Amino acid sequence: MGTGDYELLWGEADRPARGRPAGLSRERIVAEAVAIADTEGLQKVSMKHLAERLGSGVMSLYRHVPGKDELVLLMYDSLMAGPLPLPDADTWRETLRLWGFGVRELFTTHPWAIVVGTAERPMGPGEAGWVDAVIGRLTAVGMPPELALVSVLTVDCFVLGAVRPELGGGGEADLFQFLADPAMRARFPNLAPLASSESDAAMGDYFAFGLERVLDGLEHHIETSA
Amino acid sequence: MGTGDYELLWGEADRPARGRPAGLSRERIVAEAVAIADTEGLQKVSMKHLAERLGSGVMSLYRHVPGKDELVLLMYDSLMAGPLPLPDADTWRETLRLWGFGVRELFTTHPWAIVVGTAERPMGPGEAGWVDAVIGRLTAVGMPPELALVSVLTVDCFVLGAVRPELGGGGEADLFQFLADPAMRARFPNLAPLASSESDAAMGDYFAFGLERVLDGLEHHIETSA
DNA sequence: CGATCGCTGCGTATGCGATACGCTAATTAG
DNA sequence: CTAATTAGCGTATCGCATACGCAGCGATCG
Repeated sequence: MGTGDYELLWGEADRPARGRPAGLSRERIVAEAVAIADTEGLQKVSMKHLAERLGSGVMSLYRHVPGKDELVLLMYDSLMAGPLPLPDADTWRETLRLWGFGVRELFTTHPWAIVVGTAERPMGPGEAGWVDAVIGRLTAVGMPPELALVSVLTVDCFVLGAVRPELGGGGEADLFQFLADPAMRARFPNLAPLASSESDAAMGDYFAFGLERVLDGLEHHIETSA
Repeated sequence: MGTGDYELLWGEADRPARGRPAGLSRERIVAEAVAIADTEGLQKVSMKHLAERLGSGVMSLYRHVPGKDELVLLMYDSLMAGPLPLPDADTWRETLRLWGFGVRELFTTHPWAIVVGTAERPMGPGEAGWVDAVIGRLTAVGMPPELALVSVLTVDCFVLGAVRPELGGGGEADLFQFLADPAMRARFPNLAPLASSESDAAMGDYFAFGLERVLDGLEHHIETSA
């Protein structure tokens, strides 16, 4: 997944006037690929499996997408082609909070997108639309555009980094399960006391905690620099 | 890369007293794989290419690592088997700041690790050692353990999310290059003014800015809850 | 109204990557 | 020296992405 052209993301496909009409479409292919990734994982998205789901031949897909790498980019951007997951709010802080939770929900629903989003990739129109819209909301409630951009980026960075560990199901408990071994508790003395169940309970709302800290930081910056 | 056993990460390999001595070793294999990933990208790490680099047969590798997925996990954890990239500091804030910059440098040097780190995976001994050490430093300067853990996680989340966009080389400029098209500036009116060169200069220190906001947020939390 | 063109659907072939199996080689314990 | 034990690795298999070329279908043109 290099930093190639991938102008396909931005290309407008105007329907050709001649020739046999298409049974497949880029939209159908991408939608089905997303469905597979959601239910079976990104690794199960193969051109073969995808073609079977669509009732078509494998090579037919290549009439509509250049290759698998590009397909994955299209899948990712298609997530952001939908409506903005952000209710109206009266303050920049509430806007960013809702944005953070909205983005978290998106990535929780589509865990495969975390890996894609973290890889080096070009920006597609869907994502650009969302960023544009969020910045519009923030400036509408009085935030300067430059600050709005870095604020959105900061929140996004936190959310993207924070969502992944939540997916294990059991919060941090699973990650630290090696601490069940006494030898390991001796080897990592600072981690050992944190493996208790009450610490685990504190972890429960870790996402909300971290997000509020980020928002606190932005608020502090606004107050001091004003 | 499921959430399998992968106990190989924690297994102690004691040298067998009998049999033919090993020419290869897990360490050499993992180190060479990291070298390939650093210079040619993670996608170029194939068992075949790796074996050629090591001057061995492909199947020989399987005597030392169970499979490629596990190899990637070992590669990732090997990054954290080295010395902690964290100088001593007198305050929790300076400790976390240095930690943030240290982690950023690590992922900048090994970009492939961002994708691995963001995927669902078990924690290895190297990573556990680092987290343990950082928490030790933070508690040493007076931070409560529970808060230290969530603080480290918050900083890590931000760093992991923030490093990726920096790797394009030209900061945000590359990501937003579609704004060169006037039609796109019209389509994304809130993004358009941010594509100017001066906004881009402001982006230059985005990482430092965002990190300070996160630290501000933690500081605010500590002051208000004390 | 039929020939032709432009496009889509897709079977086949190719090549690469991961890896199971089993043979061979190198040591050392007895 | 012989048996036990472990490393190195050639070969075969299987899944997957994808290049190539042919065949079918509608619309346009003579």
